Amino acid sequence: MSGRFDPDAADRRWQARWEEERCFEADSASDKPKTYVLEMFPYPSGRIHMGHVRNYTMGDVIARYRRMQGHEVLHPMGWDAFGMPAENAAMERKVHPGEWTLANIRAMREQLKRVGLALDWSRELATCDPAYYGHEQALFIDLFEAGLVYRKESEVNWDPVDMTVLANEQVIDGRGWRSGAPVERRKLAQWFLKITDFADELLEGLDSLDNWPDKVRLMQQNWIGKSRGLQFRFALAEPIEDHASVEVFTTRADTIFGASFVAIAADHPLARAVAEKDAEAAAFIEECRAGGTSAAELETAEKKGYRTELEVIHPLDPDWRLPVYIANFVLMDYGTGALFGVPGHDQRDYEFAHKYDLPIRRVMAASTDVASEPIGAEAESAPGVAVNSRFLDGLATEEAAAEVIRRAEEQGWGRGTVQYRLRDWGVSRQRYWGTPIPIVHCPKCGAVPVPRDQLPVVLPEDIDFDRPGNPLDRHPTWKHVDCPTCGGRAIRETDTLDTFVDSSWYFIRFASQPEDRPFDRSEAEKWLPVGQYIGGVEHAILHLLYARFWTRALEHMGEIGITEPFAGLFTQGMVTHETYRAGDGSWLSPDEVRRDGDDWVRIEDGAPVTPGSVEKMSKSKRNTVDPEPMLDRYGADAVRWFMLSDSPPERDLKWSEAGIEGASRFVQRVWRLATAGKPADGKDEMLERQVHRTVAAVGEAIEGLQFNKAVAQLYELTSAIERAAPSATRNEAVRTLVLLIAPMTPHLAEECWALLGNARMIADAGWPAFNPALLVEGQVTLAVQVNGKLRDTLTAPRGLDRAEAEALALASDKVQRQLAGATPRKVIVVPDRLVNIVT
RNA sequence: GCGGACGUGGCGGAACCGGUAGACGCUGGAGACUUAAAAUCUUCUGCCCGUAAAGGGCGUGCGGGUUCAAAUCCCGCCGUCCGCACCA
Repeated sequence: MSGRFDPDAADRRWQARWEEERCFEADSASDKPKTYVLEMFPYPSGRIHMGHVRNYTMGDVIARYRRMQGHEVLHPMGWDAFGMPAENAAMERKVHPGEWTLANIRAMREQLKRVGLALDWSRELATCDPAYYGHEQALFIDLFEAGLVYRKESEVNWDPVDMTVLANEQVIDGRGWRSGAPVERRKLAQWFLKITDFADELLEGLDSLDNWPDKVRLMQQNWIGKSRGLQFRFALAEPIEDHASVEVFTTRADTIFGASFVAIAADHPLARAVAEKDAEAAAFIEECRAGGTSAAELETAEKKGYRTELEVIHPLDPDWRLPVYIANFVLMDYGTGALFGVPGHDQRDYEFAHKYDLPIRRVMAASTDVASEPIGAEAESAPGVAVNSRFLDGLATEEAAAEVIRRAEEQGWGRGTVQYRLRDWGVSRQRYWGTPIPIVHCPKCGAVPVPRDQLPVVLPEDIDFDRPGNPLDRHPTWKHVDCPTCGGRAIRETDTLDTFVDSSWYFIRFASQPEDRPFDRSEAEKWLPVGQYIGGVEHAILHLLYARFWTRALEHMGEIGITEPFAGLFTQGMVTHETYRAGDGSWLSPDEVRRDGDDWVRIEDGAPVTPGSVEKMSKSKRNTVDPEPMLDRYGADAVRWFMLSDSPPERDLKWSEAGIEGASRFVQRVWRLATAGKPADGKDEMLERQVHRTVAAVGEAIEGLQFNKAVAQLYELTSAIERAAPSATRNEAVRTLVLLIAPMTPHLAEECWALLGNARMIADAGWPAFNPALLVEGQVTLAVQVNGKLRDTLTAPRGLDRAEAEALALASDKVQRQLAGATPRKVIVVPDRLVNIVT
């Protein structure tokens, strides 16, 4: 056997063999140490993209590496199969969302298999399968019965032309994506999960997640947003109807004497009460409803307020009155939906005060000496000492806040509280392609869960997408049912669950999938928590927080014995590619352009092309690279190798033709080494050391998910073997190299392994060991600096003491020339590394 | 607007905990092999001064600072990217 490595034949041969031998089916009864490696499961959009290939290759390297270390590995794959794109396809192409989704799954499964992933396909699942979502409905009922589910009104984006709810993604510049009509916010009764009950736990749990990136923990911490402060009621100077006061929350009780106004949310009950008698207020509130619900949109909107005729009394001064505004920047969802504004020390309040001509007082300063300085062009939010604040004067920010809270509690007008930015999780979606919420609304009995023996509540197949809106809601029969409790006529809930619910427990179902219940506790606990979870950083907050919540909720209900689902987390970067634009601004695919001198032109007609920036692969920018033709052309191993090379995995990876060519060359180089071996004797000590160093370094790199470093090490070893003269060591080195590349380029490794005379598959081989004694070199290179600048490097035996190193450095011609007779003032020696001579 | 990250040659990146900046790969140059091409191999490749060598200077987004020594630590800018609760 010789010549070129034939990836096509090798890919097929070994993929078939792994499948036949059920190599990667996880055995929960095994007594080996267990490892659960999981990548975020894909949405079946139609075809796999390079991002998937990168993600799954990384997980695969870990899975195969752990296997070689003797672990029993669970590495499953499934489909996050509910979601909007299937409904859009249904509308555009008149195809049933289910059919579309299942066809996509079939296509993507075949594509994924060609990557040669060590996956346990026997556990494959799709969330759109009633066999999955039926269990999800059972879990939802468990949560319901445990009091963790409730119903309340909440705002949605409403398209007044299509008469439908829009996702934030479907609101473009404040307009509906199809109708183009300005979007409004509208209230709807929806189901919520009490994630806020777990706010503290979820926050504290972050401390235990040592194998998560710090940035993700920090983002989650900020998202939960725990803050301590003062909650109190401002009494209304003249009460109206049932309102005698407004409750506010502040984290800056120390600035209470700097208050200039009180602002309430547009949908605050008091605002509504005002609007009943005040047509202008009603109009303002109406105006505030324009636009979408997304935070980015709300917070970048122009700050506007409406001054009501109400006034409140300052809690610490009965003669002090503050005006009450209805303001569009106050969120009903955070705190109490009302706040007091301190323009001197909060930038948003400052701008508001400027606009509405409200007083801007200084109640805090760097020191009491500057108490009379006016506030300048910006609010001063940094802590300092209280000034112009009566009994608080001179107290530091924190003490002043504590003092106000103390008095409030003593005098009974307020109390110290903890607030969270985190809001409860709204899970209702007014859409078809999702898990039906297993609830029946009965006019007599209220909201009644569907009895468990009637699960799953299956989506009806006969639906139409001719009109916008939820087909479940307008289905002629599906929603009309008898109440499970009283048997009277009732209405089935027609909202479906947020798809984040589907992905909040799939990792448990992978670990254990009995037919009659969501999972078997002891079976699941054999594998959980997931040892290494890998996915995009875009999931850093929502998905990961929801999955953590769900797991804790199950733990609270006594259904599982773990609190954190993912012990290790890694967030990988995106795959990017160049972009190009034609003269008319339309995007061109990189295949459609070529270089012409210093310019770019369209191949078809030579028209000039403007190269754009390197961006995330996306259909709209036409810069995607379809993995399948690459697998055809270069084989799975070259594609995998390229995905792991160059860029650190947490950063973006730029796809390039040159890069994949380079990867392909490496595959052939290893093949040549494996095929060219001849029996030889003799020891090559240098090479032996390098082999041991590489084994150590590659193992360490893989464990640290630094695949690019492992790749660089393997390149170096390959070059060293190529250069080395024939010897027994060299032959052994080739064997070791093949083992080391096995997790990354498994087909090549299997092929070489067989060629080297091994009967068993490399998939079942052990990871090579290294001798720590061989990692340390006897000689070191000493850097010699004069005044911090490198002047010479010297080879010296390891372990020289300071005096010897100094003497050696001073003996250098180059050093003497730099010193030019001057006497060193000081000499710094870092053993076995560096000598710095300071004059 | 709020929160989080990132910034090193022509390009992707490496550099342990403050100690030789540029490993490894790509691209490009020169050469070998070949009738030729591909493939492969050898070799050079941060910038500037120097014909070359020797040697020297500059250099990790920008401006300061700490230190014998800074890509790394501190302060202040600039730029890019990600998330923001109904995209998945």
